[in-house]
Amino acid sequence: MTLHTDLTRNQSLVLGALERAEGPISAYAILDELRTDGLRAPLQVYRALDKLLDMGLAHRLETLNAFILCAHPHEHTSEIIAFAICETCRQVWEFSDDTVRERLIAWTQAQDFRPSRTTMEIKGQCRKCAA
Amino acid sequence: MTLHTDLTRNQSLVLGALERAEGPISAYAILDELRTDGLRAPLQVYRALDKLLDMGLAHRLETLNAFILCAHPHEHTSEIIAFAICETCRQVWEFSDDTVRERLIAWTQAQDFRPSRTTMEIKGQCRKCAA
DNA sequence: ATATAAATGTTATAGCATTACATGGCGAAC
DNA sequence: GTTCGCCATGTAATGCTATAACATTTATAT
Ligand SMILES: [Zn+2]
Ligand SMILES: [Zn+2]
Ligand SMILES: [Zn+2]
Ligand SMILES: [Zn+2]
Repeated sequence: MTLHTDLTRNQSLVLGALERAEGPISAYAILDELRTDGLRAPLQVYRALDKLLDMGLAHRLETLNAFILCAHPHEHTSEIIAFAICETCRQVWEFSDDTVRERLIAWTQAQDFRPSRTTMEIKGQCRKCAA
Repeated sequence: MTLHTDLTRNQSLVLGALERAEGPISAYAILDELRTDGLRAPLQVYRALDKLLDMGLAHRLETLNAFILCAHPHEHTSEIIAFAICETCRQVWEFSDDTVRERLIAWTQAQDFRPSRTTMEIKGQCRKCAA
């Protein structure tokens, strides 16, 4: 895990945009946020995002084509993370479950499948929006 | 679940392309396959795919932006399906695990979250490609 | 200082998905 | 049998997401 202060200028800018977003945000939306800071091309955002993902500071939500600040200060590179995504208010909950992790690892080991990255995303409605 | 014979012409064409693919295939690749059959626009493919997904005959792989024929003849609209995707040979294994399903449902119920659709995709290397 | 790796800037392009609108087919209601 | 409503289709245009390719600059190590 890399410290906040290790970030380059572009990485800090993108991280700041993720923090302000308080929810999932697309790379292009991040770019629009940061045009006033001098960013001009999508690649500048995508490159910064790649590093932030590597550092575990942000996550990519595959079903939204969007990115979100990691909800946990701790490291979880070896964890299997799940996201619950409210389709109404777009709020996201990040969690992990050891039993789920064990079962998925059991399946992969039985098949001699070597996992590199796992995506788990539950779309639905949160308590507030379902009421 | 809808029967094979209920399919419209475009839906049958797209299903045929999925069957011939024997693996994940993008909507645009399907379109290219079906140009000789008269299809011309992406929307024709996407509309057919939407129906096939609804019927449970095909699945969308979010991490690949691709689609694949359902591996199981039975219905599993209420199941939570997982996919193991080999990043080398692109082969895909479709499976489900009751314990995983229970744990995810337990989490959502505890949060009063009402799930509508769950995505689980494990990227990695299959037995053959990891050897 | 020099070599090496990492990050950046810029343009262009590739790939994926939907909006909008017009048309056609087919069964139910009348 | 005609009218209506529904579903599928056809077509063009557009929007959104992501990467390739290449040149340049900046940081790091020896
Ligand atoms: Zn996290
Ligand atoms: Zn909500
Ligand atoms: Zn299936
Ligand atoms: Zn393989």
